[in-house]
Amino acid sequence: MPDSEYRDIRKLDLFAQMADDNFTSLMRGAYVQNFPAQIELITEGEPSDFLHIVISGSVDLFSAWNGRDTSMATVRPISTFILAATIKDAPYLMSARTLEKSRIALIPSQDVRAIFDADNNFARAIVTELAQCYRSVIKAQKDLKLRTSLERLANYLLRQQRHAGGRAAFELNFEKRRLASVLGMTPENLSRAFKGLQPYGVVVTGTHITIENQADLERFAKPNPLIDDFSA
Amino acid sequence: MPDSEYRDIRKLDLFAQMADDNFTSLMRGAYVQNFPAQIELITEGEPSDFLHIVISGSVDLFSAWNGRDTSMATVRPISTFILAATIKDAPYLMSARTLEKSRIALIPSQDVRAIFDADNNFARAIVTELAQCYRSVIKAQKDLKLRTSLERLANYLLRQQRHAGGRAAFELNFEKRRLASVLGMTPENLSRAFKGLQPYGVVVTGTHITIENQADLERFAKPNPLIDDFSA
DNA sequence: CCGGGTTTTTGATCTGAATCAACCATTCCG
DNA sequence: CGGAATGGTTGATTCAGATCAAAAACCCGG
Repeated sequence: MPDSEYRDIRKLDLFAQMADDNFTSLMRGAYVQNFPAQIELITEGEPSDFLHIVISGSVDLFSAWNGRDTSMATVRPISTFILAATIKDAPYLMSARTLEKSRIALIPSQDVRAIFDADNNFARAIVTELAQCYRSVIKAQKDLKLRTSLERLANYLLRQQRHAGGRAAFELNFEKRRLASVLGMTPENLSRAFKGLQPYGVVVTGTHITIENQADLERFAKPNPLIDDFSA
Repeated sequence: MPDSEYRDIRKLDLFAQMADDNFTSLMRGAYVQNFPAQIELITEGEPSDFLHIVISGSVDLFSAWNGRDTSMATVRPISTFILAATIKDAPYLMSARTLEKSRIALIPSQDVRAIFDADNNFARAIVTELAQCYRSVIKAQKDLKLRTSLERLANYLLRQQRHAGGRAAFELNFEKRRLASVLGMTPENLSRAFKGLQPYGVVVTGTHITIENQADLERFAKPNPLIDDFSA
């Protein structure tokens, strides 16, 4: 692993406060690999052998049942995924696949659990991380149960806009069909939903979005920090 | 607080392994109160002043937005709720109200955070608890995104049956209209959904359910441990 | 620049579920 | 005992969103 990556991982909240030699020993057992796009990294139901860290690229967490499937979340650099399964030594609840060419670090779960037992700062960091993850899912759940698909899209655009710097024009960083799955709708419906937001000043050109009337869109979307603020 | 309650709380996974004097000091700052039914204990958006423990009765966690509201979960004795908000010192994401006359212990959040910093066993227990909570919400999310309302009801009945001992006949422990909200549908629809399960041998009389053809219902419901197994 | 493959859009139709409205059952209380 | 709440069911209608089918736009590799 290049030194710069090593340092980037070290800087993650999860690892920042832990003892040097514990971090080193975690990393010693880690694999780093490049994967092409569309590779299934893990499959739901399997034992959680590795904690994964996305170093570059992006990863889709999804789940399937009875012939249907749905996108649960997208992981972007630099962050970890399936921490809860690793800690509980329980089967994965979601599958993961690369969306694009991605570089992934794999840390054996048993190493994570061992260091978790030994390093109190690491254990504390895990608490914070899990609390964060938990709250994010609750927000997603609220988004899903309390809003229509049009409202979900409107709020998604506002979030993405903020994330991209807050200017009126910005890029979607998803393929539309995956965005549809994330938002819990079909691609056809997403296409129509974009149309449905035109009256509120949303202009779509490919992956390029322009919000021509911020106030109008916000009046419709009614964004709420208890649902949309990912940091809090 | 009566001694028996004190010992019951102590036995919770969350507190079982922590040092005696830390537990004692947590409990010293705690209030225990009896609440009537339908009292709003906490309101989403407010700062998380207390970690709550349901000693008896039951509590509904729900959330509202733009005039709609939805039931997120039900907490039954003996367990805690809003641990994540307490730990992160962040606002509640959900409101809570008693469903029936309930006895609730309130532990000041700052005490919890202080002991969390001081007691490593407690910190570890919190990790396990949060990982469990996280996985539960992910399962709920999958249930919601991957299943129709009829399928959700069928699987709910199977879970409840198992929970009640596995016999063909058992009681719903919810009011139907709240069950509807939990399952993400309207009361009218729930009523019709029960009808819709008749062909699979489900007989409903008030809150009394009989599953006359277990195999048929399971064939339809396709229960899956990665969604329905609450313990794993 | 062409051709074959995606992804996206559009249109038509169908369906699950919400809504609206009325009705029934029960409980609870003066 | 009557009658007002409350919770539950039923029926009719509406609506959001899924599905099916096909056209259009896009993206590359050759």
